[in-house]
Amino acid sequence: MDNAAIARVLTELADVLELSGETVFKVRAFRTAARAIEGLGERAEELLASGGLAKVKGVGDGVIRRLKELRETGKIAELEAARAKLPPGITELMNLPGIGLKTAQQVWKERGITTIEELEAAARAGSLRTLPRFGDKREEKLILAIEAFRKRASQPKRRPMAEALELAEALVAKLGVLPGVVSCQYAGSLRRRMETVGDLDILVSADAAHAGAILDAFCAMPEVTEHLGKGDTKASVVLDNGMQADLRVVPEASFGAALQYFTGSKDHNVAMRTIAVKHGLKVSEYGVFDASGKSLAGPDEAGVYRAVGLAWMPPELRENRGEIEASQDGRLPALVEQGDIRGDLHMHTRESDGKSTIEEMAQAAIHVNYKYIAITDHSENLAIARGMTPERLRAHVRRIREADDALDGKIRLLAGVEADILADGSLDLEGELAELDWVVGSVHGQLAMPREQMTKRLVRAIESGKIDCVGHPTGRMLGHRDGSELDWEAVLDACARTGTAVELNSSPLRLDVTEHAARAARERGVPVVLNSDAHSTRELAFVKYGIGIARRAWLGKEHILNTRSREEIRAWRSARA
DNA sequence: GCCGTTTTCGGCCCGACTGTTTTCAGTCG
Repeated sequence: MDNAAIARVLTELADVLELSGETVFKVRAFRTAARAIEGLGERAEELLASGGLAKVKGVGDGVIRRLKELRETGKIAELEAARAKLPPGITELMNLPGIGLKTAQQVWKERGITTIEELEAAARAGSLRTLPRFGDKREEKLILAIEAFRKRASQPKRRPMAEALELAEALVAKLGVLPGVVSCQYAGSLRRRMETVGDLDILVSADAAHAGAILDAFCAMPEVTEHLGKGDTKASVVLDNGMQADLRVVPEASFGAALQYFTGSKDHNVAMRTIAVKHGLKVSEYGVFDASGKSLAGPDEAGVYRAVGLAWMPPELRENRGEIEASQDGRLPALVEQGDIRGDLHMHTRESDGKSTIEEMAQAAIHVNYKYIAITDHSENLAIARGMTPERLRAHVRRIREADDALDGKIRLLAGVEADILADGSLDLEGELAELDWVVGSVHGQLAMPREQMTKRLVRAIESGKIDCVGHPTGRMLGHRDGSELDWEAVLDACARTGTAVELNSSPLRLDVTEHAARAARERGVPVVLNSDAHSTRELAFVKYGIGIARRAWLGKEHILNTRSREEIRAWRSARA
C-alpha cells in the first residue's frame, strides 16, 4: 500500500468514527495522522517495518497498532465494525459544501436520508425545512450545492501550480490598483508552491471604509462565474476555470499576521499557535496578543514569528515537517533561489520537437544571464518527436559547436542529447554518447511497467555510466497520468554509486522528480539538476516552477548541480569517469 | 488518539459567514 492509500484508510476511519459519535479529538488525531503520512517523503510501509514510523509527528502507538493490523490481516477490525453500523454512502454527504457532521447525522437520524440522491429528493420535495435549524433558504442552497458538487466532480479538483500562479498574479495586479488598497498578495498553498493548488487565497490590506468597495469589485471581475458568499471583510467566488478564490480584506496593522495565517499550512499554523499558547500568547489573523489583549505583532510576517520566539521561514517550508524545530534551534536551511541558477541542461530545438533554433535558445539564455546551456534534442527511438539518427546527431553536434564558437564566450553551449532509456534499460544511440558534453537519459515509452521491472530498467541505464542525469524520472503528467511505479531507494542508490544526477524537470505539468524524491536525493548526496525541458525560448522560464518544488524539498544551492560553474560541472563529470 | 522548555494527565487554533435564531450552532478554512 502506498502512502496515499494508507491515508485514505485513516481518513475513512476518522469519518466513520466521527459519525458514530466518537470524541472529536480522537477523530482529529486520525485525520492528522492521515495528513502526516500522505506528506511523508518515504514509504510509510517501510517505516512501519523499520520502526521509524513512531518518530513521525502525529503518528502514535494507536495508529501504528492499527497499521500493523492492516498489514497483517488486510483490514482494521475497528473500521469494519464501525462501518457495518452505518448506512453505506453516508460519509459522502459530508463532502457536500454546507453539510458537516451534525447535519449528516440529523438528516440520517430524523429523515432516514443516507445518500446524496435521497438528500436532493427531500430538499426538492421541501421536506427538510421543518427540521430544527433548517429553513427554506437552506433547502434552496442545498439543491444548488448538490448541482455544483456534481458539476465540479467531473473536473479535476486541484490545478497545476503554474495555472494557479498565472491566475493569482493577474488578480493581484487588478486588486492592487483599486482605491484604498495598501498591500495585496496571494497566500495559501500557492505561496507555499505546492505542485497543485485547490483554491486561491488573496489578501488585501485597506482601511475598513474601502473594504466594501474592494469586495464588490472583486465579485464583479469578469473571470468570476459564481458567488459563494460575501461579508464585511471576506468574499468567496468561483472563477471561470472552476477554481474557488477567497479574498480577505484586513487592516494594514494586521497584514503580516493575516499573510502568515492564510499561507498555512494548517498543520504549521496549529503547531505555531500551540507554541504561542504555551507562552501565554494568542495568535490570530489580526496579530499576536498577550494575555491583556495588547498587540505584540501584526503588520509584518517576520514580527509575528519573532513574537512567538521563532525566526521567519520561507513559505515553502511551512508544512510542519521539522521547520518549527529548525527555526527554534537556528538551523533553518538556506534555500536555493532563482538567481543561483547558472545554466539549463535540458532543452530542445527545431532539430527534434522544439520551436526555436540553437541560436535563439542561446540568445534567450544570455538574456536571463545563464553562463551555459546544454542542447539536448531527442534520440532516434522517439520518432514522434523527430528523434535524431546517429548521422543527424553528429551533424547537430557540429552545428552546436560552431554556434558555441560564434558566441565567443558570451555563453557556453554544451552539445548533448536526451537519449531514450529503452524498455530493457539499454540506451538509444548508445555508441554516440561518449562524444557528447552532456547526456540526459529519459524514459518515454512503456511507462506502465511493473515497479520492479521499471526499477531495473532505470538502474541498468544509470549503471551504464553513459548518462549524466536521469530526465523526468517518473514520467508523470499532472492531471493526465500518474508517474511510473519506482523503487526510489534503489534508483537513488544507483545514482549515488555511479555519480549520476537526477533531474527536477520544471515543465509545469511534470515537476518530476517530486519534492519527496528530491528530498530523498538530497539525503543520499545525489545532485539534483533543475531543468526547464524548454521546447521554445519562452519555456526557459519554467525553471521558476521547479525552484518552488526544490525549496519545498529543503534544497540549497549546494544540492543543485546547475548552480555550479561550467568548469565545476566538467570536473564533477570527469570525476565519475 | 497525540503530545510535553510549565505536563505522562489534561488539554487539544481561531475567527468569519450563514441561516437560523432573538443569542447562537454549524461549517469552513
